[in-house]
Amino acid sequence: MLTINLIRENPEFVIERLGVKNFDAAAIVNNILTLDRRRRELQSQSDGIQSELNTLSKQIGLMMKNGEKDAAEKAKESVATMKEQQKSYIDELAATEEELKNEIVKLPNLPHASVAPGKTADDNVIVRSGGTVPVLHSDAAPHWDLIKKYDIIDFDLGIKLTGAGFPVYKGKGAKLQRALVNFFLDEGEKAGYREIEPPIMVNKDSGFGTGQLPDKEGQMYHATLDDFYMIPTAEVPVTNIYRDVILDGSELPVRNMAYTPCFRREAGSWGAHVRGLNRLHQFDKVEIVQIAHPDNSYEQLEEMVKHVEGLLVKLGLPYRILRLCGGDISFTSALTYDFEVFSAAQQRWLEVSSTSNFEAFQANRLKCRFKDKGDKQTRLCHTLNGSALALPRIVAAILENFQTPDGIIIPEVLRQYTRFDIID
RNA sequence: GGAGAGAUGGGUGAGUGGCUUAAACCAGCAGUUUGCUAAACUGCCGUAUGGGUAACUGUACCGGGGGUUCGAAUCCCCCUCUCUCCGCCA
Repeated sequence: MLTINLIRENPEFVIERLGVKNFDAAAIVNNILTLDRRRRELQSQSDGIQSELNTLSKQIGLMMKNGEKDAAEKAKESVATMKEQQKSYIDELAATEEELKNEIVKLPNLPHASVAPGKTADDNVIVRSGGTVPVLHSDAAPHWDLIKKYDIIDFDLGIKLTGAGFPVYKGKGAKLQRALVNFFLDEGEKAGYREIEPPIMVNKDSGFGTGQLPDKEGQMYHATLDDFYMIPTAEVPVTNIYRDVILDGSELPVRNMAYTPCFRREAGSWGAHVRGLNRLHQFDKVEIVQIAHPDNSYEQLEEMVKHVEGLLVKLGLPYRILRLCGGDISFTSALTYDFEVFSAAQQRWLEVSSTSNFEAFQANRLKCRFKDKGDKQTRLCHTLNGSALALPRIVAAILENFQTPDGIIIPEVLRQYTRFDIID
């Protein structure tokens, strides 16, 4: 949610920047400005009456005490008239505020100056790439065949237990999964992130705080009996730690990370591009979250990008980093880097991380603020998050890229965690 | 799940309808004093929103939402959460 101050003070700038996201904001912005003027006018009028009422009430108290009954009764009558008038202001004020909020939430976040205009994923900018695509042997297979061959991940069993998209990891498959989680957490700790183990179900307030509710309700699993939602990402609980919190400026940036399972209903298409581990209802992920000072949040974003890139380098996977164009960047993000690894048997790039600066867009909803020493006013923090990393596609890439006729070779950095060096 | 007791500022905690402009203490910040520390003293010490260049000032907020009243932290109703005891339980 954009702040009303920004819209009020720089309406032209807001419209111009949203144009980069192919969003025509002119009509909405104009409507917002009108509603905002009306809202302030109404509040002034209502407050003015309230002020008079407060004074009058005190006077009535004194009159009663002094036994001036008639004067008190007369004053009560004028109170009634004033309250009636105030009610019409208050009713219109509430309606105006409601309408104003409904308009403001329609506006996406402003894209950062470095975001290129563009319509689709084809317009994303490749920032850099690294690693080398392996040359596979002649009967190399995609991961959905490999997992059967080595009996490490079982989709059919998942269907029996739950349904499609809930795989069962077995033996070395389960151990590889656990090794990756531990590797990511240990690397995160070295980079200064505090490990959090959050609830993986959240209440409605948390869903609203990070923006999953009300619009994306259908993407989350909902436990209706208790009105809890299964988290689609650890971003939800970990960022909501800072909902309604005022931090001291010296505490920033705050670096937290969490490993959690993630649950997504993904009511989307199914087909070849979502086969195997490419898209699931339940998957594991290590998420990094920062709460940053607005003055240096982009330095923090670069720090996060370097961290995620370091993980891919250490795993030895071929990767590329994309800066998303205006058309592909999410509603809430100001700047997003996507990380993709090349999965050699599928001959496809798979997204394994999306690392973003939301600036104050999310913080405004969360009411996550800070105060610098000496400042009177609180300011909104900037929030950032990124996957570091999402497991299934990393597993898919490891299986496909490191396959040999003798088995799948485990990356060097994982062997202290797996305690085996080949899946065969 | 049952019974009872509670929810007040960063913390402790007073406040049963107007004398509260939420006391007091602690913590914190600034200053005075001091060779330094400590102590003492003085002042400041919440959030949101409206008006104002600003100083300043109006309004709201005592878990959340309604209600009674000229006037509510205080009385009434609903909800949420916490604590104690009992039951159940990894």
